[in-house]
Amino acid sequence: MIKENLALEDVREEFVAQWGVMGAQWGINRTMAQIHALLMTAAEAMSTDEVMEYLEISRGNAHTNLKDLVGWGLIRIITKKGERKEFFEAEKDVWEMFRRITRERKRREIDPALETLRKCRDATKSMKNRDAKVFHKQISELEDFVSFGSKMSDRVGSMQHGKAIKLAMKLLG
Amino acid sequence: MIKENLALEDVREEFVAQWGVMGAQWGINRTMAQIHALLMTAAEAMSTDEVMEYLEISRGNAHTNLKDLVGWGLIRIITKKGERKEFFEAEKDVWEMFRRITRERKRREIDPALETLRKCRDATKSMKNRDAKVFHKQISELEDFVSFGSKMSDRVGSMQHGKAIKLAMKLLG
DNA sequence: ATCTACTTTCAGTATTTACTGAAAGTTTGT
DNA sequence: ACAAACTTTCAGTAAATACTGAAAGTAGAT
Repeated sequence: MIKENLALEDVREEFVAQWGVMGAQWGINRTMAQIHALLMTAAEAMSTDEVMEYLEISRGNAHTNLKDLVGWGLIRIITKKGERKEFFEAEKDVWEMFRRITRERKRREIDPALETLRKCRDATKSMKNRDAKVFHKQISELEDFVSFGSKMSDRVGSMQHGKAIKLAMKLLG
Repeated sequence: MIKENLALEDVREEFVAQWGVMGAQWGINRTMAQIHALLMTAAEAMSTDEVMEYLEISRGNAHTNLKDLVGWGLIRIITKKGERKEFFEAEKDVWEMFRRITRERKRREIDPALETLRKCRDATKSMKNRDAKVFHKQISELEDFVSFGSKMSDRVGSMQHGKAIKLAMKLLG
């Protein structure tokens, strides 16, 4: 049994490390992605100290990233009776995870981008020269596309897992 | 007319800058995103020197990022007769842009991630203790979800623009 | 009111990532 | 063969980002 636990910890370490690399490629900081990976695959909620120890990071770092993950809705704080400290547990349902990430990215990144596009479109609406026409057309097409995609993601994100799967099956079938 | 060109350049500068910020949030380097924004909204293909001048960046930087964008399939090199140097022009069709970004991200990031998940799932397949069971279950669900999403994106990405719109309309309607 | 067990903040530092500019390489024309 | 016009590479440097650790803040228990 001890042998098996060691083996598990090796695999898990690999997973946590790789999830960190992937997070970095997607504009999420590595530590945050690693903490997420760790909690996602943990059988029990973990304390700040346990996270610090596992990843060999400082208290400040652990704290900041844990709180950021809470801000993304990917983990939540729980308290245990008799214990004063906070424990953290991850949302484990992958569909729910996906919805939360999508919702936050929309709010933080897509909506502001749309706002920029809208402003640029407006500002060039009535310009008559060729450069302006080209610019305006491209911006308009971008805005339409992004806004369309954004609506789609709202729609899909508000589906129940089951419905989404059905829809997807139709697509794949 | 000169007044209007100045006004356009202001708007465009704003757009290029914002696109850069957004790129950074999505794990793309800022300069690369800015060059992309610039070429996307340019009426004519631009040379390395023109890009350097517009963004006030070095030759090395311009060169590297232009070539990376070519690698992503988001811009292409064109040559003009009588001119020795290379010019760059962006893919302007937003649907095609989307497909290329999706395809590359899949190849570069999703596929390797899937490989990691598969390894982790395999390695813990027959472990019997609780921690390993929890780990294995979570990894399996992640793998299924990501692999599913990956297949979906292949499917959508291989549609013609028109078909995709129709499908989307059904979703939104 | 004080102590203890925590959480939070942040100035300073380390690490990573991006950029510069100049030298080396390549291609085309004479 | 040489020169001119361009592209590519890369060692060194700058800038951005992430992290540490210690000090300050907070809240429950006595």
